[in-house]
Amino acid sequence: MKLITRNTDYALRAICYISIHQRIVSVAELVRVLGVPQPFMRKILQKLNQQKILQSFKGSNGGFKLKISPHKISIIKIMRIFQGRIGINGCFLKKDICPNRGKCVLRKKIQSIEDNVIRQLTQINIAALV
Amino acid sequence: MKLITRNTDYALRAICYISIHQRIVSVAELVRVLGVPQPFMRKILQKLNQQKILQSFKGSNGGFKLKISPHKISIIKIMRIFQGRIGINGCFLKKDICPNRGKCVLRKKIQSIEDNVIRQLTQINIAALV
DNA sequence: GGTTAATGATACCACAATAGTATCATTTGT
DNA sequence: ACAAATGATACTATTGTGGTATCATTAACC
Repeated sequence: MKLITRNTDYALRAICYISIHQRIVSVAELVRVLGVPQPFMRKILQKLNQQKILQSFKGSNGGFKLKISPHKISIIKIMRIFQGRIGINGCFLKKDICPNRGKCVLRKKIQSIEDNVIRQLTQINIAALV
Repeated sequence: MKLITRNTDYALRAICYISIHQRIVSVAELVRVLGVPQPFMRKILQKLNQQKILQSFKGSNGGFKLKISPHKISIIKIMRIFQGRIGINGCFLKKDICPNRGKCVLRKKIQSIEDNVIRQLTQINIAALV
């Protein structure tokens, strides 16, 4: 089990690199620096462009630069882009078995852990990492 | 993304039920009460038997009962049985790219969150749930 | 002692998420 | 015009999860 996937990990490191250099960075450069497969990196950056985390520039000398402040890019934001909703447990029992979610001790305990994790992942942003 | 899978969830609820009733409980009964597929439940209980969380009794009137105290059964223990090692991120970069793990800020931050989660999951045991 | 009700062991299948790859179209600097 | 870059899209491979199916073994009960 992993909370953070490769997608997210590569994305975070790419954003960090771009954030440090404060200029347009090409996929080729990121691939050289981070050592991840080129087509995969491209796909990741394209998604970050679509989600308006990065801004892309086509053509020769093209590449990507940050579109928003590194302070505004939290880890959870990137995780949600690549991993969808972050949750610990959706309560797998059928509704008629566990009719009252409010009384389920397991669910409550787990929910509080989840809240903690999300709060922490929300606090960490790119500016804090570079 | 989910931190807790169905496997683990069903296992926890089955253990809770057995813990409350303090007697030998058959798969058939658990299936009736929890409403999960019988062969799947069997597989889960067999694993808990192998891991010495439960003790099985074969033959007519057979079933499962707790083998260890509910205080000693933490959520993390069950998660590890069904989901393997619990980690947030194994650091996906190749070793030569990220030679000094000690200096990686991302890794450090994530590690501290992971430690938190594991600490909390370790504290919650079956006795606290029932 | 045979029947029946239970688990043990094991192999198999289905689906979804993750981790990529491949290809062609489009844009832009020189 | 050409080369170097991204955009869009479709495809493939691997793995983890969530099961199912089957036969063997054990033990209570009549």
